[in-house]
Amino acid sequence: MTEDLMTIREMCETYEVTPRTLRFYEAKELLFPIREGQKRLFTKRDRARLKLILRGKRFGFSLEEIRQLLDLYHVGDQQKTQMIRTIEIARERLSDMEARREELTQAIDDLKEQLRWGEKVIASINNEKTAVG
Amino acid sequence: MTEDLMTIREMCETYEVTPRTLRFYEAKELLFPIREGQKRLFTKRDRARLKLILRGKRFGFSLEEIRQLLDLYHVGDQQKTQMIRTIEIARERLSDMEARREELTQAIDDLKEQLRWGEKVIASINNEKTAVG
DNA sequence: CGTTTGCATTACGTGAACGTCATCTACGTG
DNA sequence: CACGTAGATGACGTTCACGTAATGCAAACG
Repeated sequence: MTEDLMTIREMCETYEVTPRTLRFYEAKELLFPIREGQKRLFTKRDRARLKLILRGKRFGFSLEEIRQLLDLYHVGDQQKTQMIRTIEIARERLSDMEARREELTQAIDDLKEQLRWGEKVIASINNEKTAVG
Repeated sequence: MTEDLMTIREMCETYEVTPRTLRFYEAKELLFPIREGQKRLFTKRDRARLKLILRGKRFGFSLEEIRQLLDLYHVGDQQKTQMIRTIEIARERLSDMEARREELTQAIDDLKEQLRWGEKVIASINNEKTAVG
């Protein structure tokens, strides 16, 4: 079962990131590739984490925030009290994200209205042709 | 109708930003406060724009992206072709945002599932008490 | 009338998130 | 065995989004 390991280059092509980025994420303890000699080999777990990192970034989370979120996904080996704390954090994050989605929905509705208005204006320009000119 | 003008300090308190931030946004042409002598006075329009800026930031848009979005909201005086182009951009943005909301929904569902799993683990720990110890 | 208060400008500093460049090593290949 | 290729390791550079003085001006206040 060593076939689910990927080199840094394969990772880069698959996820459209640079080697620098992957090394940077490792330095920041977001990824934990194993080493074969000097070379990094990225596991399935690293790939799952990277996907979440990239997703988090698209939502404007900082890498530090993302790191905390990531910890929610490998919680299995923690102590109970630690886990309870982790779950509390997860609940907060969940609230954040739901609030965020609300806001995003609002923004989308606003933009849609703007669009309808813009289209109306264009339509009227088309109809009046050289009205003002 | 000069009462809808706000000083920089009033703006800062209302929107919880620093003076530096507001001047920075002006320098980047995101806001256009009028001048009374040297002093900035922020209009209703500036406040509307600032709200959108802060919202955009919460979604991880760069200030430059936000500036483009903002242009969609004061489109009234543009030429027709400009407007059509602007509306095209708006449509793209709208698609972006809807895709983003989809993704956010997915992330929320994932996190909810994680939470349920975590709670289950804790419950089982509670039941088994000193099972492993 | 001196001083505080509020705002201005100018300019250098900073943390995050990488980019880039130089140098080094290990490995396969003709 | 020379050589290209892939990856590693510093270390310095860069962009974005402001923070943080330092300095100046102008109205307001005791």
